[in-house]
Amino acid sequence: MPRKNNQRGTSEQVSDLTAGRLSVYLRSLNVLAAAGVKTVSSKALAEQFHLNAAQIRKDLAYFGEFGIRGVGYYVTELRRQLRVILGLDRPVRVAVIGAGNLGMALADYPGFRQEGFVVVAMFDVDRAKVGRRSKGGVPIQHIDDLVENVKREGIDIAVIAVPAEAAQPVADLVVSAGIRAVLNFSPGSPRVPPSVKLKNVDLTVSMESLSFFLARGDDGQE
Amino acid sequence: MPRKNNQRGTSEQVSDLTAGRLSVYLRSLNVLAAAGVKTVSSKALAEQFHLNAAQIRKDLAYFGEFGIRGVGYYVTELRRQLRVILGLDRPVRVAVIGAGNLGMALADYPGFRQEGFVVVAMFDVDRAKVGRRSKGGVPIQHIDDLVENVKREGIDIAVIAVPAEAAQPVADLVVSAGIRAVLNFSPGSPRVPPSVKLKNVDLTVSMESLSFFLARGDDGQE
DNA sequence: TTTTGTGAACTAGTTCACAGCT
DNA sequence: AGCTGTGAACTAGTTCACAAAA
Repeated sequence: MPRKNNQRGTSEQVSDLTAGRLSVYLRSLNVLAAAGVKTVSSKALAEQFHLNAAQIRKDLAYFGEFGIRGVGYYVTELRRQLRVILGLDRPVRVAVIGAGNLGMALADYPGFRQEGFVVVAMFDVDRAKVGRRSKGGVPIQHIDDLVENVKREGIDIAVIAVPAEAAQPVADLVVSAGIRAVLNFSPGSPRVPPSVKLKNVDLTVSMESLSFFLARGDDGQE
Repeated sequence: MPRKNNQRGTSEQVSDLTAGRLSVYLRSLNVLAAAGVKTVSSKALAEQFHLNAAQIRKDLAYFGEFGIRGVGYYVTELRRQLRVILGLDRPVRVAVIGAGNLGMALADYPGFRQEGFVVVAMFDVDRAKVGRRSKGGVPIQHIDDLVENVKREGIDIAVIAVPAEAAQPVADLVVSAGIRAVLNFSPGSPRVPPSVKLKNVDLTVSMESLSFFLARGDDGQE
């Protein structure tokens, strides 16, 4: 069973798009596994979930040869493999920075808990909030205690949900605490060193894109 | 002042990426305008906000000739133009479907109000919630009243924040109400007709992408 | 001189199409 | 026969580099 090796000494660059699709494939496989499906071909997977068969095969082939020619992929086996590839074979520990409406909602978001993410703590500047908990029970700590907490709790990912002007200092703080992956909901993109993976979710940009397409009268479909 | 005309009879296809960047440019111009800056070159804009100068020019040139050679762009004038292009020269009316934690947070999200979006109403299946309001005062209505309300209130954009299994029926309902732009926060992508513009914000995919990069030990930077 | 607007060159990402394995 | 894994072809998106305008 040949496992693909990197040609360059440095680790192979996998695009963000591919990473996102792996997550989509895993979700699709969860559905199939729950339905008791044993094997699935890239074509069947593509048709059922509106993906492209060749792309599924290419994305997966990047990490090894998981399929069987003439058969397809074993659903539970591929699912297990994808969970390892995505780092979901152990709990991923998350902190949410900013205990406002959005931060609270994110801390309790059921979709996170589902695939093995654990929101360990929230942080805020407002001392009146410190000691309280989200509805779901996530405790709020003071941002001054972030660095210490991150180390003690072994936080993997920081979710930033603070006002725009606080985003850069918070990002700096989070980076200084040794966090290497950040999901940012504040508008704009804070600067982080290249060793830190940053993903921005910009709600204003999303809404304005929609408004743009309405204004144009263009056809939709992402 | 030549205004670029479309070469094909059908309206020119502008990519989603371009649409998103226009929104980013507008935000940058807002900052410059607030700072009292009168003119800005694509190079200066690019350097200050970490964009690419040629791309800014290309994106803008798509809609007309807004710049002056040797000078750059007039900040307030370009800002005004961008607001028109993005359809922000009149209020954009928004409904949020799903009055859970996330829906409530989105309804009150200050970033929306800022650039001219007005969240008019929320909708939920839970009759216990109907008649109540978000902290910010957005009233919750029953989902059965959605179609009628959308027409009466002139809703432009629907934001879907419902559990995964409800996403498709809600999308169908919203489409049947005549809405042409949807921002979907539910996992997976509901099917909508090609005349409807759909944007998905998939929090699970975002988190799993980050987890993937952590698991790989790759370098980050989006 | 400065900076736009834009064709040309380049880079990234997707889809096709088929050899080869089961 | 069926389906994977993958090079080749294609499509989309970005950046370069420069002629033309102010």
